[in-house]
Amino acid sequence: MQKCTKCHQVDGVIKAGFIRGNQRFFCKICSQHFILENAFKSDLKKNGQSTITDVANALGVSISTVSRALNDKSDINPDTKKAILQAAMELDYRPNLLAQSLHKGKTNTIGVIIPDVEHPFFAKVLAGIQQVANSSCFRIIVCHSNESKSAEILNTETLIDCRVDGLIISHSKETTSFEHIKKIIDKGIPVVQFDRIITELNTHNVMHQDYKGSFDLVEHLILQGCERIAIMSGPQEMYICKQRLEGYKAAFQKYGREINEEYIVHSNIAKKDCLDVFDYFMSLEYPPDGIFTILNRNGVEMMKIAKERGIRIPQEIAFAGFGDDILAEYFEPSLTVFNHFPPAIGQEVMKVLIRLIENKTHFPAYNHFIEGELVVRQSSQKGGYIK
Amino acid sequence: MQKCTKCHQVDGVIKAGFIRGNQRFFCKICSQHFILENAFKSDLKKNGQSTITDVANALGVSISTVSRALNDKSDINPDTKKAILQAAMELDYRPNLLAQSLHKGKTNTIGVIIPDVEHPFFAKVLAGIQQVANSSCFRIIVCHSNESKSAEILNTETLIDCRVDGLIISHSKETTSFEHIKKIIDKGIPVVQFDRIITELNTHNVMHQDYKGSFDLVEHLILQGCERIAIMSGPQEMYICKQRLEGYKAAFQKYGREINEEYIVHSNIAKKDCLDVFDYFMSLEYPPDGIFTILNRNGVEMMKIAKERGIRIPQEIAFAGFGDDILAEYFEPSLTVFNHFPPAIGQEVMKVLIRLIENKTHFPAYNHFIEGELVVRQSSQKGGYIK
DNA sequence: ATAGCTATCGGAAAGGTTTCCGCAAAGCTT
DNA sequence: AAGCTTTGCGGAAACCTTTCCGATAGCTAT
Repeated sequence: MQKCTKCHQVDGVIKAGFIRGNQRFFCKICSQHFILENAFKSDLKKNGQSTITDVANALGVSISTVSRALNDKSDINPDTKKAILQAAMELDYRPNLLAQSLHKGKTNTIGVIIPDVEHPFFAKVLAGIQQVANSSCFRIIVCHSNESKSAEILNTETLIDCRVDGLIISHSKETTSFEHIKKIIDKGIPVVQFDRIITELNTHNVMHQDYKGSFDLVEHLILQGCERIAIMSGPQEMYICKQRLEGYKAAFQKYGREINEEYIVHSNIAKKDCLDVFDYFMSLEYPPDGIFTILNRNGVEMMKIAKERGIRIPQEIAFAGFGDDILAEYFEPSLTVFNHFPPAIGQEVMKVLIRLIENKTHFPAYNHFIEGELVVRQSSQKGGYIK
Repeated sequence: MQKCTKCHQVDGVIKAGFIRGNQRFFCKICSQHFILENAFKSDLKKNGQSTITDVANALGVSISTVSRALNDKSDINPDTKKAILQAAMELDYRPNLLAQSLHKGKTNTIGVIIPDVEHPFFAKVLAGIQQVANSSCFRIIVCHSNESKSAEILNTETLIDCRVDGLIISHSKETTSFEHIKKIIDKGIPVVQFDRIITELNTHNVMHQDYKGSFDLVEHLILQGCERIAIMSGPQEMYICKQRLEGYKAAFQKYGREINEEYIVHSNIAKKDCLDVFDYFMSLEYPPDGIFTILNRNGVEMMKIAKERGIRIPQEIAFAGFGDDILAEYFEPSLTVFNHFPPAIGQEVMKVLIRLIENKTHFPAYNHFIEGELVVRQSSQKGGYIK
């Protein structure tokens, strides 16, 4: 039988059930329960990173003293402090941000959810966000929803679990509801939306001039002499699409033109949609002589199709698109666009969020607009008047 | 005077100095020190996120039981478990990843350092990394070095502080030394390099076929009939530049051509360098009739300059560039390139890293190559032989 | 009834920090 | 020398989890 671990007798020991797979014993003599020790207990701790405790042990001081030295607190002897700093350096001590964040209840990390990094617009916004974040000592965690609503929801959960101090989001094309964002707001986490926003949420939003940009572009096409201007818009529920369509209509109105619904198409603004939309436009009794695409790349794609068919740009059809891009600039003919300055959007988003995080007193939600500018290029210059 | 907090007498109490701004007292009767209580102690905890303790309190069970329920452990009554899960749902409980990671000593997070998100190559690699990371339940933190060595070093420190489980890096143009990476390796954190690697480090690297790709492109130009092929290369110390230059030379060798150093330029591969390099080429006694740029965008930029000067492409000068891109495809003339499949690189990088993290038994370092392919387009088709 | 078990749960430690509070010794003032 | 003050440091709690171990009540088979 087994020897008791306490009184070291054998006689009184009886089996006393199993516990988590281990035989359990009971010693009737000293009336204690025990199980067989697991002998080797994984002695392979010490994962290479030294801690505040290591520094304290190295000098024979307490961890509180080390902490005070490291954090530049008072109540410490200058000599002690110097010694601690020296030891920390030698041990290559680096603070454990996990422990710090856990203790402080804040992580200095903000989450960013974007639909697609490969999209140059989002890449540039991201660069703007990064820039401001760096100079304010915030880290960012970037998640991609890949234009999927379920992925977006998963992303929000991940970021909550990471205890980010704030969230920046531009929604996927699929996203029309907003409970997942509501949940974050309810937890008291500041949220800033940009570009693809959901207006029902009472958050701060950073926007480009969708309305004005579209207006300017369409006005430009009108002044260039286009008679029938078509628009390739995006999903109907998307706020930016609505705004851009409004801008389109407003320009028509200003010049006393009638709006013909035949020339308005709602698509999924994907590359592959362009061919269908273009074919549709060409199938009309009076095909357009000007096409405005809500997305610059759609404009380039359509121009490519038009070129292949021998259509002269801008003489037969003029083109204009929203948002600038190297492709818009280098393509031949180059595309007239409204540049909405993506990096400025990123910077502003981050600045607003930081203000929100630091002034816990949530100032009233507000739409921030970044001013853009019309960039006239070859695709639209019919020789008409340039404003 | 003050009443003692213990014996409630007044007589024996004397002042006993200040401590952190508060008056301190000493009671001679019960010989204890005390200070005046601060009365209101900030009751405003509860930052909105419920914890395992909240769930436990809601049901009157212990936190260990809640933990077992949440983590699908045995040793729990199914009814209890159901109740706990229900309560957790109602309280919108989400585990605190900080606490989990701190406890487990691993974060399931990996750090990625890239020089520039706006560069389409890196954006695509990033997308590949994300994809594999998502399906393996790893989070990623992306840092941008912005082509600066000091920023890169800062990034590595940040990521160490976050206790990432592994690191993926492509170095900045400035980075030629490697102590900062060595330090990470010494801490036992797995590192995988890609694209811009430092060969002195004994890490796993994921590469494209720099040598073969260059060879193929240059061979293609030779077969098309180019007599004087120039190369715009990058910083001399960069490994990929060396490799691409080697490929260029190897093609020359295969066809018995002599290498003329005049046609080899090392630049900083920035957009603004293209004009100078092109001017230099044109200033030669016998200007090149074929230009190979190590970076596809440099090729496009040069073609743009050439077009502006009325040079016919490819008749007078043929062009080829390394790496595919929407601009290379859409520009007119479209650019012949070697496509190195950036997303595949990202996927492979992440897969290798995960293997490294999970098999702690570090298998020997190894260079992983992603196969690319030659994409022949207008910029090089002089009518010669296409392999 | 009792020896031997099982099922279920609670307590506590550990992970790395920061910070509150207390203590001792030394210094200063009458 | 007694009373008061300052300096410098250590102990311990708290942040939120997970997990090891111990405990108890009730069950089964003799």
